[in-house]
This record gives sequence, C-alpha cells and structure tokens, in this order.
Amino acid sequence: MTASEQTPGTSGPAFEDLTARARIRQAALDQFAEHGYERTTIRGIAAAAGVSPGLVRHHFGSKQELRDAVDEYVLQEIQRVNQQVMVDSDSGDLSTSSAYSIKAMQPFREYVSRGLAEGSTIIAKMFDRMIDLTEQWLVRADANRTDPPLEDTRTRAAVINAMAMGVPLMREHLSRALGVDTFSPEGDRRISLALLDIYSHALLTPELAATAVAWVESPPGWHNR
Amino acid sequence: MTASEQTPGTSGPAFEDLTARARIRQAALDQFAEHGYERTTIRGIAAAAGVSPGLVRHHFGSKQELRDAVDEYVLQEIQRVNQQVMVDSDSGDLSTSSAYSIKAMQPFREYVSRGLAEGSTIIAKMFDRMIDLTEQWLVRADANRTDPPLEDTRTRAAVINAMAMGVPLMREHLSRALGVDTFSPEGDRRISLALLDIYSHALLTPELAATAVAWVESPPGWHNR
DNA sequence: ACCATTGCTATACGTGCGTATAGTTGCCTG
DNA sequence: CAGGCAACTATACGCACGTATAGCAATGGT
Repeated sequence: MTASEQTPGTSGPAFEDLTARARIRQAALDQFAEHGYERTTIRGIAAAAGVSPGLVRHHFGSKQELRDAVDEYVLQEIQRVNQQVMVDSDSGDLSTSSAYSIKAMQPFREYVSRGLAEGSTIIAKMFDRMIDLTEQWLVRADANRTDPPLEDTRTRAAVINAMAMGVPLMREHLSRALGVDTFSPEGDRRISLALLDIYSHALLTPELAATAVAWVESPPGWHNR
Repeated sequence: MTASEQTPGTSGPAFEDLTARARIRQAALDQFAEHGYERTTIRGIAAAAGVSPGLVRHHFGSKQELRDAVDEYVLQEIQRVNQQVMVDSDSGDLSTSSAYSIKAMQPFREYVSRGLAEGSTIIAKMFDRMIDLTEQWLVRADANRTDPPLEDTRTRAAVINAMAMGVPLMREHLSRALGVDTFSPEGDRRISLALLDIYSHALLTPELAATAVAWVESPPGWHNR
C-alpha cells in the first residue's frame, strides 16, 4: 500500500535511491499531473514518497510553495534536456528545434497540460515562450504565401499553440476515440501522423474560407435576410 | 454582497424572475464554468442564487447530482438552440451546420470546456458527437485529395476536434497573448479570422511533412547516427 | 376546516484538509 | 565529548466543506 511509482520515460536514479526531498518533489509531480492540484493532498504526496506529511511542509513550506518548486523544476529540466539535445544535434534550424522542444517536454507533457489548464503562473510563461517560437517559425512559412494573412503573426501563432495544446489536454477523450492511450507509443505515433496529415493539408478551400470570412465580418443580425 | 450575475449572451427572463430552482441551476452553471467543479462550493452557489445552502440539496440532492442536472440542461439547451437555428436556416448543408453547432454552444463554451477538461461523463458524449460531425465533414474534404491520408478518418477527426477545443481551453493564455479577452466580441472575431486563415492554409510543406513522417516512422534510437 | 405536500431556512454533524508545533533521531563540527 | 543543526515524525488545531435533520410557512385539494 506504500505506493511508489516510477515516472515512465524518466531515466536516472531509482526512486528509492533519491533523497526524501527529491522523492517528495517527484511524487508531487506525478500526483499533480494525474489528479490536478486541487485533488492532490499533501498526505497523498507524503504517502507516495514514503515520508510523513510533516516532512513535506518541512522541505517546501506549503502546498503552494511545493507547486512552485515543482513548476520551477519542470521548467529547468525541460530547458536542460532542450539544450542537451540541441548540442547533440548539429544545426540551429528552427523547425527542427521546435521539434526538439516538444521532445524535451515529453515526460512532462501531462504535468504541463494540467498547469496550463489550471492556471499555473510559471507554466504560463512556457506557453508564451512557445508562442515566440511559433511566431518565428510562422514568418518563415509566410514567405511562401501570396495572399495577405487574415490576422497578424502573433495572433495566429497564439492560436496555433492553443490548438496544439488541445491534443494533450483532450487525452482522455482522444484515447477513447482512438481506442489507445494517446500517451502510449502507438497512440503517440498515430497522433503524430494525424497531426502531420492535418498540418500539411488545408482544411478549408479558399472559397469556403472566403464565405466564412464574409460571415464573420458581416454586421450582427445581418442574417435572417 | 448578494451576487447575482446574468450570464452574458443568454436572453430570457431576468435572473430575479426565475424560480429558485432555475436560479440555483444558473448559478451553478456560472460557478462551475468560472471556477471549475472542485473549487465551487454549494454555499457559494446558494449565495449567488440568493437562497440557503439547504435548498440546493433539497432540489438537487447532492453536489454531483447538481452537476449532472446542469450537464443535462446544457446538453438539451444546446440541442434546442441547434434545432431552432437549423429550422430558421434553409439548407441541411453539413459544413454550415457544424458552424451552427458551434454557434449554439457559444454561451456554454466555457462550461463545456471545463467539463471536457475535468472529465464530465455527459459532456464527454458531446465531444464524441462532435467527432462524428467532423468525420462526416472530413470524408467530403478528402474527396478533393489525391494523396492517401496518413491516418484513418476517425483519428484525424478526433485530433481536429481536440485541437479545436484547445482554443476555448487556453482562453486565459490566448487572452494574454492577444491583449483582449477571447470571449469578447473583438477577441472572438480575431480568433475566428486567425482560425480561418490557419484552416485555409497548410502549415507544413509536403517536403517538410515527408521528412517528419520519416522521423516518426523511424525505429527508436535511429537518430544520433 | 383539515392536512398533506412543497419550498425553504437554520443548525448541526462528521470528515478531510492545510497548517502548526513539539519532540526525536542522527550526524557533523570544534 | 559536547553542542548544535538538519532531517524527520507524531500529534493536534482550526477551518471549510458536503451532508443530514428538524422545523416553519404557504399552498392547494378534499
């Protein structure tokens, strides 16, 4: 009954070999990711880490401070893996670098999704940084366009990012639709392929889009003859 | 201090003119949408509805049953408005009908988003129904394609829907990036235009997509020379 | 006139939570 | 060996929550 679950995909020292502080942080990360901040209890974290609830407070002060510490840890860890993988690869190409960026936060995607949905201040900064990356990528992609974009680069970048976050956020429902957990290797592969297919094809024809734009721009109540 | 907020965009009788039961349901809808299910308290709902906490239990039994009742109400209301707007319009065209569907759930999008993110059984069915609609729409769109899709229709439909849900789910962060509340008329307009621009243009060139597909399909550890 | 039903309030119960505090162990330093 | 400090536990406090119960007022049918 003394639960101690290893985070899948995270290599490193065995859970039992970590210091109590690290075990608490890891247990908090797992529970926040799985149940969300509200539903997670300090007692539950302590049990999962194999320590007393008092020790959690001793090391981190309060539940909120523990969350902040986990946020900070995740942020640094992603950045660290990111730089590592960037150094390992040769180029500084942006399109592949964003692919790396996604790869880096893979083990934390569940946690990050929760943080974005539940409104974590620190994780929010990550979202803004992702918008920056997408924006830089967009200006390159726009070079191949002839027609003027309907909205400015940043807005489109923000929307693209929001849509991208929908996939991990809708994990439960996507998994139901696919019949596989989207975080499993097979689910991940199918999602990736679907995303690539979608990203490489326009969903709307120019005519349909034009009609829709007219619809959006039309004054309210314009319809009904 | 007796808060009684009218849901914006919802026409109908004034809040004070509703029966206590309806006021409770409406207050619960507002609070669930704004704060989520966990953070919302029966006492808070009662205060917002201008009744005693006991009456909430009297009418709805328990907090969970209240949620179910609100879910059911939202579901029926969306369906009702949907049919209404479908009858008002002439055609049974699918592409515009899905636009109507979106229009119908406009006043409830915040609530529905929360329900999807927090795992409401009843709202989950709505997601599945949206996948069905998207799937039907996709088979039409696929008729204009020459290359074979990378994934089956249902998977792509599910992913498209998940991405679409990202926009309301990331409301907070999108609003921060845009400088306007995305649920305001102006924010709504800008989001719509950005979405139309994105939907009507492929984000990846076929070459980039092919490279990425090779990357996905390659055996693990294939990289690093 | 009676009474059952319904809408509603007031008050209280039990529980699980975050937090606080006092105490225990063990190690490291001078 | 003494002393101090950090790691850790045990226990308890206070509070907010969901839930339960008892009672009151109004209404409507017979």
